[in-house]
Amino acid sequence: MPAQPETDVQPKLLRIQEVAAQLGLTARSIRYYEEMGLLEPAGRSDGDYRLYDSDNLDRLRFIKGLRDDAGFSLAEIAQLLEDETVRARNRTRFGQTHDPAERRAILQDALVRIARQVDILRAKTDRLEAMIGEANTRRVHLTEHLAELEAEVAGDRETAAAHARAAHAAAATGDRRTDG
Amino acid sequence: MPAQPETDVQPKLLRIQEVAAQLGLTARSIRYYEEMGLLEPAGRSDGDYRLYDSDNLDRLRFIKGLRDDAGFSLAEIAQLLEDETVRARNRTRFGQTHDPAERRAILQDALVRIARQVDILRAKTDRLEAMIGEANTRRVHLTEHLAELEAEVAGDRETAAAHARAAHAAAATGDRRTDG
DNA sequence: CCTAACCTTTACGTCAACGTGAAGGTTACG
DNA sequence: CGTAACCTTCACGTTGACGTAAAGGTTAGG
Repeated sequence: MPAQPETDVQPKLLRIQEVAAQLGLTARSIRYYEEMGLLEPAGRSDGDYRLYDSDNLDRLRFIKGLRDDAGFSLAEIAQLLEDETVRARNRTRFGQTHDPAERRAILQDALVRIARQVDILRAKTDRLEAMIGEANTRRVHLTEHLAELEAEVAGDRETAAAHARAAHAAAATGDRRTDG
Repeated sequence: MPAQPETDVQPKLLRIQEVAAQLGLTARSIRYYEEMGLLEPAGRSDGDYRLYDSDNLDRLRFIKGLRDDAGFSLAEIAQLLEDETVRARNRTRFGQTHDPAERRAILQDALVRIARQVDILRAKTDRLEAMIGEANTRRVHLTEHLAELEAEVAGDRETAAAHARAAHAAAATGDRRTDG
């Protein structure tokens, strides 16, 4: 065996600016998230520099996603991350035990937490989808009216019906989950 | 005909507190939205009290929905409402003209605006759905692992495979849009 | 060893989205 | 004709989520 002092691979730790640049955040934000208890850097350098590992990066990506994409507040994100934290801890515990019963318990706990996350996310999407549905309903009505109108302009009953059908079909095509 | 002085039905105007109570907002918020240009009360009383009509209520519901459900900023909401405003104006214009060409133009404009609204909303849901998808992917993996584990616990190879298949099937059932 | 570029903590500044009075006018009720 | 419960317009306070500057320590390169 070569001189490897354990399973100590040390998979590359980044300093705050590198992390910020890579993820499109500011160093300030990252420190702020730490202040708010959303994450802890994997370690510190001799000179007390914050050092981040890939788990930290995952977590930050998660935070940024929730903030930018979903418009969650940091408080809400903290809730979701609590589950995420336990999930990470469970991964460690899972790797350290070989007792099937304990492993089973860990996995089941993880499942519950993920389900909770999905519920929270789904609640938001559902309401958004409802709004989209309303908009689409209006769009369909408008499209129908427009079709009738163009038919009227054309002055021909036969052509009118054809136009109406075509327009209606087009509207239905561009639409997903029209109903709410 | 009875003595009705026009089509002047005056469909009930509410004062700010009644509106606030009905919609779950505060009077302050409603005034603030007005400050920010998100709405104008339908009228004022003799004593300069703000008076709100049902259109105002619709608008406020719209605002509250975007704020609470979607987490949009007032600035973003203003964007969406600009379209909503024009839509309301167009409804009026539409009722006042009988020129088919003008009517057609109004409807087409309305369609464009609704499409824009849907695009904005869809962008948010898409990203949320992506997150849900990730979570579901994790869930499926966990469920698989759990199945293997329970099979192991059972100690029987045959039973193990059966359990794994059953669990896998269950996971796939509860899942929509697993992939991202 | 020196210097530039990074990092640290501390602390005050800022902007959105309101909350919370203050000082006074209005409406409804008895 | 009170008076309590609403309303008005200022105007300042607050909270969340950072920005920004100060005063100093650290790290990497020449």
